[in-house]
Amino acid sequence: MAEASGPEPSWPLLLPVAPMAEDWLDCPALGPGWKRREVFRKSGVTCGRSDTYYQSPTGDRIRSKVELTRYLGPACDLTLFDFKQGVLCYPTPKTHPVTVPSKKRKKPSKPAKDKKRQVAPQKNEVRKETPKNETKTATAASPPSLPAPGCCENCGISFSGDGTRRQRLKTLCKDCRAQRIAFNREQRKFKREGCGECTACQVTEDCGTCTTCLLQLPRDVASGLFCKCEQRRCLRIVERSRGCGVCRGCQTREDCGRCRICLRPPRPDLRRQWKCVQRRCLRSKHGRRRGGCDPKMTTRQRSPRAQPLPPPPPPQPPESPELHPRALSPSSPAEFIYYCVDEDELQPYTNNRRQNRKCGTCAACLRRMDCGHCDFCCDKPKFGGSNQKRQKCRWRQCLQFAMKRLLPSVWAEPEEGPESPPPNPRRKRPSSTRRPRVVTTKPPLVTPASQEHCAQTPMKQEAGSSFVLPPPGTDLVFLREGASSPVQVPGPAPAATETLLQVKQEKMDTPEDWTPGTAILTSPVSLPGCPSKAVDPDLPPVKQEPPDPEENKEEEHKTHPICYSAPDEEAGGAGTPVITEIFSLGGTRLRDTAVWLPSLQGRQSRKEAGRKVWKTKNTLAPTSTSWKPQGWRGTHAGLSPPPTPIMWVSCRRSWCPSSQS
DNA sequence: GCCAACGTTGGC
DNA sequence: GCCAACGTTGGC
Repeated sequence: MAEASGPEPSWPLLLPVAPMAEDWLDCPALGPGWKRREVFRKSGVTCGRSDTYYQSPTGDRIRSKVELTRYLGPACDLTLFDFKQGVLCYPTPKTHPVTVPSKKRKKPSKPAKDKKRQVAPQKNEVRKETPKNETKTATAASPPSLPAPGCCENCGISFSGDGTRRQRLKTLCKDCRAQRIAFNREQRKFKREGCGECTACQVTEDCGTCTTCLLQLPRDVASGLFCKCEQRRCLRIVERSRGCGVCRGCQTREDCGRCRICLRPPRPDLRRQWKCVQRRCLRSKHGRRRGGCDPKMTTRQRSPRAQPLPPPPPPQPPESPELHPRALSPSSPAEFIYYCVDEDELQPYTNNRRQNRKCGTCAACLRRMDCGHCDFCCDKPKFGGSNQKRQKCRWRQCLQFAMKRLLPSVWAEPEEGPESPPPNPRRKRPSSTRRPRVVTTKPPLVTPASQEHCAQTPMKQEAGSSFVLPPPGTDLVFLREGASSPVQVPGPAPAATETLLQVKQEKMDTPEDWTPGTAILTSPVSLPGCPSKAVDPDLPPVKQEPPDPEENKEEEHKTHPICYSAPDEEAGGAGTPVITEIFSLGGTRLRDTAVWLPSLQGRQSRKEAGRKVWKTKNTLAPTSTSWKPQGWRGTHAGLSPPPTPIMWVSCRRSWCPSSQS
């Protein structure tokens, strides 16, 4: 029998004579950390009866409802709490579960619509008095078992779910879910700000001896906790990555074979491997330790090698394989500029919140039909999907916006009026104003205009001899393809230059698989001051419809160059600006790049981080493996799922001569 | 840190 | 009121 917590103090003296017959089980109905166990009497006239005991998160033990009431205080209404079963009973639909004083329970906001949809059925079928035998089966006197269908994994009560289409990884009733969310939210706050009450939060000065202090990590990095003095990290932060080890989930040794995770096909290509639902920790926490931070963070902090800090410009570039350009870049000689964008730089686009992803003019925006093949389309109900991702068709996601995000310095030229994003993202540019599609297949040309532009707008700075800093005001890293390091940039500027945007489909780790080709991103995403190229008549016809991802995998490696374009119907003829060649560079590239970018490191709030994720994910990275290209290996550390049509943008252009001197 | 999931909201 | 999909967040 596994005891959930440490030595038993005086408590055993109060126990019935009969030995404990059951393990401690979580009792989420009372809140995180509460445990319950049921003991069957094995002798005497009451043999067969059971006694129920509870243990509070602090280890206090309660053996009766009266004790529990006393323990929780008068503010806590236990009338709905079934002490014997350890569940909340809802004789009427409007009642609320017991409130544990130490836990603030917030109801997640629900849209009115959802309430309308969900509350009604609950009134009839949910929160009714839980049948005792059913509850007993679910909560006690049985080995760890699956919750019955429609039963909350935590409290075991039956409920109707929160929607017919929703598939949640964890089957929780409304209250348990709210409780869980509130708990997680609270934990975030503790990590971010601390509780302000614990002894650690009262400490006002760094200890000077912990790893964080010794390494003098900047204080504005990451979540705030990350580089906070270990002695000042809120003690109310609980670990949860490894599980508590004692709950039913943690003690389950084998996959259930029945849950959603077990039933779905294995996804070894995914970096994130999902755990059987039945094996997940029900408490999501275990022993609190001094410092109280996430163990993963601790690990990183204690390992200088794993420091997340942006490395200073090294005299000798590190040879980290993950950051090594040879592992990331194509082999053909070219130069690539990787941009990462701060949110501020996108202000004109982000002001308009839900409309800020549409330029209204690019081929993608002009496309009216979903492709029906991409992962997002497949997710749509109209294509038979489950509406879980709820994202716009890959082929309809604004190209201009992606470019804007990736090439802010290029877009920021106010005098480039016609090429600037329209003030109203929804406004569609008349087709007559569109520039003709310009396509090329040849290496870039040197043009005075482009060089002039570069001279006017220095695009890079060199720090030392090998490190290139982003231009002022941008998060920009210059990489030279084939260089030995992402931060190693050759001195003399290459002769060839072009304001040529390449949207490349990456074959991670396999430079030989790259399809070095050409891509012209024409108006409206052409670079100011840099000429477009002439159309190459030899260019193969542009594909008009995204092929089936799977079918496309082979073909896209046979054909070259790869030319993606909106379908005829959408492209509006020759005038539609089109990205004619797309290489999908994994979002990893952006993340890896971010490692080199001090301005992207650490100082982002979660919200900002979320936006960055959006950049990498929603615009640049897939959320599905359905677009896994040939050559994708997925073993590269930090790899995101395989690419989709628009994954990354690199810009081939010359080094600014003015910055070379 | 990352991603899947989904709450929410703007547009129709 | 419905739908598309944006933006957030829970879970790993």
